Parts: sequence; C-alpha cells; structure tokens
Amino acid sequence: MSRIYRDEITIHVPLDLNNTLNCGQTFRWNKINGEWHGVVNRQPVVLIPKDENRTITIKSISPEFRQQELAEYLGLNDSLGAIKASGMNALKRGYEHFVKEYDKIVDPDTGIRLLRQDPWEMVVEYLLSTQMNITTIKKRIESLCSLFKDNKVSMDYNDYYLFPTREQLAGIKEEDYRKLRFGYRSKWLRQLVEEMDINQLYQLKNQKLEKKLRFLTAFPGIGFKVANCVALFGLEDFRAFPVDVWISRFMEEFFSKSGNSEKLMVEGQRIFGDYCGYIQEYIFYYIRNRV
DNA sequence: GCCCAGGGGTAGT
DNA sequence: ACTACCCATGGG
Repeated sequence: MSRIYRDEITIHVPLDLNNTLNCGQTFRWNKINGEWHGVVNRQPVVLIPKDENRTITIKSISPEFRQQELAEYLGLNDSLGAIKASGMNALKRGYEHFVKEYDKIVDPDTGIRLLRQDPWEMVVEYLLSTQMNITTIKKRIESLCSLFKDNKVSMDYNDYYLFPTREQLAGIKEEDYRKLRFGYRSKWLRQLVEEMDINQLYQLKNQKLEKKLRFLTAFPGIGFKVANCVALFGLEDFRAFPVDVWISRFMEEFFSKSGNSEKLMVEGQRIFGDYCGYIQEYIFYYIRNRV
C-alpha cells in the first residue's frame, strides 16, 4: 500500500464538482460517500469537497500531484464570465429572441467547467458511446479498463484502473470486444487501435478544428459528432460543437434548425461564436435536467 | 414489449 | 445533398 499525499485547494471561482463530473463529458468519475474518485493524468485521485466546493481536499499517491495540476485539469483558469459574454455578443447578431433563455442557461453559478482530458481516452470512449445511454457507456468503459490488471493502482483500499494504452489494446481481438457487449462498435475499435497514429493524434492540439475533424473522421466509427467530442473534451478546441440527439432537439426547439450533425455544428458556431463548445456543455446540461 | 440512447455507415434517390 | 434503413445492446 502506497503512501497517501494530501493537498488542499481553495477555489475562488465558480465550480461545481457534481455538475462538472456528471454532465456527460467524462465517464470514469465515481462519487462515493460524497467523495469523487477518479484518475487524472494517469494518477488515482480523490477529491473531497467542503464548504460548497470552495475548498477541495486532494488525495493522491504522488507527491507531485498538487493544486496546480488539478486546477489545470478542472479548467479553473477558464473565465466563465468572458465565455458567457462572448456567446452573448455572437447571439445578439440575429438571435435576440434567445437572449433571455441564454442568460438563464449559461449561468456561471452552475459551476460547469470543461475538463482537460486525454485525447486517446476520449477517442476510444466516444467511439464506444455511439447510440448508448450514459449509464451503459460508463459500464462498458469500466469493463474495458478492468481487463488490464497491470493498470490497477490501489490507494486507501480502493482500486483505480489507468486507461489502457494503444499498445495494450493492440492485444485485444474484435471477438473479445463483443464479449464485453460492445456490439457493432467492436470492429470499429479494433480497426482504430490498429490504424491510429497516436503521435499524430496528440499533435492535433495545435491544429485548426477543420484539420482535427478531418483526421478523426477518417476512421470508421468516428463521424462528425464523435470527432467534435474528441476535439472539445480532449483537444481543448472550444469551437468544437458536438451535436447529439439532445443538442439536435435544442436546435430545433429554439432556433428551428434541423439537419445532420455537421450542418448543426456550423449553425452552433454561427450562433454562439468562438466558445460555442463550452456553451454547448451548459446547454446539454440544461436540456437534460429541465423538468 | 416498447422506445430510446452524447451515431455512423451505406444504399438508394 | 437528402433520406431510409440497419446495426447490438441495455436502461427506463
């Protein structure tokens, strides 16, 4: 059993761990007795919020894992006020009818932030996410991670699995994925693992969104929606605008826009501007949680 | 049993 | 470019 290091971070900006870790951008965080268990940058981490998220105690097994790394992961340096204002400015050029709803939906006090997650993990997870509900996605991903016992790291009597690398997944057959109940996604994942150049994937961060999408959609199983999720959640591209069934309904209901996910992505960019991806996450949260 | 899910591929217009 | 249909599987 390794030694456990503790650190504490005081949060001076809006942040809600429940909303951030439970809004569909990440699948591997678990809340146990009010404490969030997860893996950040290949290190098991427990986050214990106090005083309504104003203070977070960080438990880790690495002496190096400290406030700054967590702040980076949680996007604490993102100015939610500036992001909201950016969207509002874009909105006022032709979509005045939505200003009131926008002001309510894109509320910094909701405390949702976009996480800085690993691109490879995002590619695999969102490829698997197609046509599954979030509850099922989490179970499938957990079963995949649990295949690799070497990736198990224990901390304080809990087990955490590091996400499998491409090399590790190279040993898995399509048939094995089917045994994990991945269904028709099994073939896609098998082919992705064989063909994707990880170095190229990581180099996408500095490229334009169009180039990211072109690279990603070249792989079977990665269409426009999945590619946008990877760009937004794994490549820090806030102009990405994933359109799933929920966002599609939203665009129809509030803007009378319909079409495939590529067309609606372009509409989303036009309506909400340079931070449309960030704003999309607030919309996603709102649409799924309204009564 | 039924409809739906953070969709994508494909064949036919 | 648009549509219709299929795909595996489990949640609610």
